Amino acid sequence: MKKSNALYKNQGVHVITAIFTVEQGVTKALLVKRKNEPYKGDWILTGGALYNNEDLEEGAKREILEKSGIENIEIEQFHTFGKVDRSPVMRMIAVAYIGVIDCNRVKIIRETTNTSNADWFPIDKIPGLGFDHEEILKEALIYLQSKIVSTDILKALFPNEFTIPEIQKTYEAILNRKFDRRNFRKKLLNLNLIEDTNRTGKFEGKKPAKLYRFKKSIKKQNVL
Amino acid sequence: MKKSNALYKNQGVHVITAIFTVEQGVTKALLVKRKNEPYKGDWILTGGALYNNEDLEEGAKREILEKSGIENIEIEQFHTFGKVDRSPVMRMIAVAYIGVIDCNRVKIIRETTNTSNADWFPIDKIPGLGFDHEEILKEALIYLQSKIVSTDILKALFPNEFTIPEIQKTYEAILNRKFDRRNFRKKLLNLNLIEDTNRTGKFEGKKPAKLYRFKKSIKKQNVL
DNA sequence: ACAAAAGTGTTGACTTTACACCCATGG
DNA sequence: CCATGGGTGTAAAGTCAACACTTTTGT
Repeated sequence: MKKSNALYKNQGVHVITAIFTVEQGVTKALLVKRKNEPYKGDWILTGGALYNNEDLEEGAKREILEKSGIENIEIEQFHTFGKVDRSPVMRMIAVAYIGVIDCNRVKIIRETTNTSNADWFPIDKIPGLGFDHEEILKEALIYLQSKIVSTDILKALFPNEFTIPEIQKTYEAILNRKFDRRNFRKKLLNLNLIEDTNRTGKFEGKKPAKLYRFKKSIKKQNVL
Repeated sequence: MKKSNALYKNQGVHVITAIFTVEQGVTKALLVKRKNEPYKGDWILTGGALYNNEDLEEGAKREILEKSGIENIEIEQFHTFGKVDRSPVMRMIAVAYIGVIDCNRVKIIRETTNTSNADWFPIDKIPGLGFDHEEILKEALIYLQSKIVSTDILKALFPNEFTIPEIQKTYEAILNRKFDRRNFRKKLLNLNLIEDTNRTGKFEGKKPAKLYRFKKSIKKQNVL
């Protein structure tokens, strides 16, 4: 491959992460406000240009830290976006990740070198976003929805013990669907993601609720 | 973003496709042999560097055509690989796709400008591959396995009518698992991917078998 | 008529869904 | 002592796995 060939010159890689949280039954995404052109003043997802000396996931985490101050977040790659004109500056490919974090356990840095603000937005109240980040966020949510039923990605929201009525609110918020209290319990337990702790705690009700936790290891099952 | 910053300079994008076929109950992948350094003489998946004036999928299809002569193939992106040292030449990100095609319906071009050979390899007899293509191929197969139960990706192998015993062989080859003839029929019909044509044809048996076809549109179902 | 492969049916064990009912606690 | 949410139970419908049986054809 010839580095000088104009067909290949000046390509770059964005690493972008859609970070979700759920608070009081509302699913929210983290957005930051751009300080510079292009899209100056627009809200976008956390992300930026990949460095040559870092792997993709590493770069995505560095960008999260730089733009929001969030550390120690687990992320998962879900799609790569690469329309020719997705960035007006030069040809940029965007490798996109999702992450979940408890917004009450982290302190967001509002202003950084490149951003003038940062905040959590309910996913049904997302403003117009810069670049192709609206499309990325939309796909990210679909991916998140598929992951909460087969992985322990919600462990970020419930790192320790939780009650089933409590986590049901989170499932309902993310899937945008209500479940029968009694059947949800059976469904969730059947997914084999969580286990009983033989302890009880309290959520909303008066009666103490059983406490569960995410299992250490989750075995996946056959597709057919 | 400063184009001159050494942290970003000389990045590029590969578009790589793992192309699968199934022949006589054997799942095979298409490999091409490299003519030039690096990895000269090694087998790799079809792919190459993305051009600045083409979208990702477009580039992947162009590379397939250039390296194998295959046209009109449907492909689907499944993961992006980006380890710092995955290419010895310069920093390259690889956006990877899968595709399925009937090897009997296409004529593979054996030699091109950049390749000295091309062939179908049974997936349990893959030689050592150049770059990180072994990892890519392994993940591609897992993705393919998940797709054949929820999409019409096998339509490429059965564009028209087919019998259930016939397609069962294909499922068994890809999933590397045997199914009870009678239960497989029910499972497959329950996936709502195919429909009866009210016509019959012949496969291996003496008795004529019912012919099915993939449905025009496939509706996806709730995750929980 | 018989072998071979295709198609249909049955049974028992689970799941799922839509509910009714009981339980523990705070006020 | 009762309202409130939490936990358990049940019956009908549906699915799933392991089978036996019948059908259609070529020889």
